[in-house]
Amino acid sequence: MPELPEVETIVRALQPHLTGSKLRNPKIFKTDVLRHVSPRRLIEVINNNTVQDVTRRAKHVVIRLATGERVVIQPRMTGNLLVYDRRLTPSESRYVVFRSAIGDGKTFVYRDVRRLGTISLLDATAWESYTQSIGPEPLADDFTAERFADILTRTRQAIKKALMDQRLLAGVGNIYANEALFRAGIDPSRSADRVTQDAAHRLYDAVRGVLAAAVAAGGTTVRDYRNVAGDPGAYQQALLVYGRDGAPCVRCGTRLHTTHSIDGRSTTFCWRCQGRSS
DNA sequence: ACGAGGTCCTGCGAGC
DNA sequence: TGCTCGCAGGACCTCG
Repeated sequence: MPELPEVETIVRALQPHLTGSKLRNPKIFKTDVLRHVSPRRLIEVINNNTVQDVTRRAKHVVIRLATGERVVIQPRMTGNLLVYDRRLTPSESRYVVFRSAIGDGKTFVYRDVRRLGTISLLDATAWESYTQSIGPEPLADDFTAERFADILTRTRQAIKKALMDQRLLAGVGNIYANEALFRAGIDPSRSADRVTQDAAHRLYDAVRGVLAAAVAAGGTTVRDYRNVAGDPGAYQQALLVYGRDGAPCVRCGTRLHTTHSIDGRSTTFCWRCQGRSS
């Protein structure tokens, strides 16, 4: 899926197309992505409703409607949110999950090959309780190093797993967890609660730094991620460890190593730069 | 409380 | 060429 920078890129691009526009003739083609809402009810609420605003929370795209409900889309691995100003070709129409006209001849599309992504419809109360169950936004102005360090003390999980735990911290997935841990020089398997204050501070800077840089680059495209216009991001060129298994560490030249021992996800790191002293 | 592993899906590339 | 297998930006669940 897109992680925070990719969803942020999507949301920024969606805003001018969707904000204030009326959703007409919405259609759902795959119903297994819906959560807590029936196809009929979703269509009923969306149809002829106006988009009040589009925001990001963690890795979710949040489309707030004039009537107060929020359509919350979580693209996960292969979900794409796209806006077309023409008819879709047959190959573009493949894997389309949801589609709606948004005025000026434009079409808003949610396309998802693997359909691990989800669409839910939440009223104000349900949204409030959901957003409170997710950790803080790492790029928020009021997210301090002290708060980050405090989060790490709450779990004995491997630091990499903790970074990706959405209940603890919002928006970080596998790519940026790998990158941040390398930047900070921390062993990904180290217990979160045993990361030193010094290392926690470095990791705080690294997480914010890598996320901000990736947002500025329009996200990372390894394979499936596309922005609203259908174009890939640019941050993949700047990745220091993710996808570089066997290549030399940019810092010390040691061959990078990949393991799947942490939460079954690929973890690429430098034995030498991310040693036990962290 | 934690870690390990399966599940939801489909496509792709590697290896035989 | 054609197959089988493992893997993929995620998250939720059960089991031990």
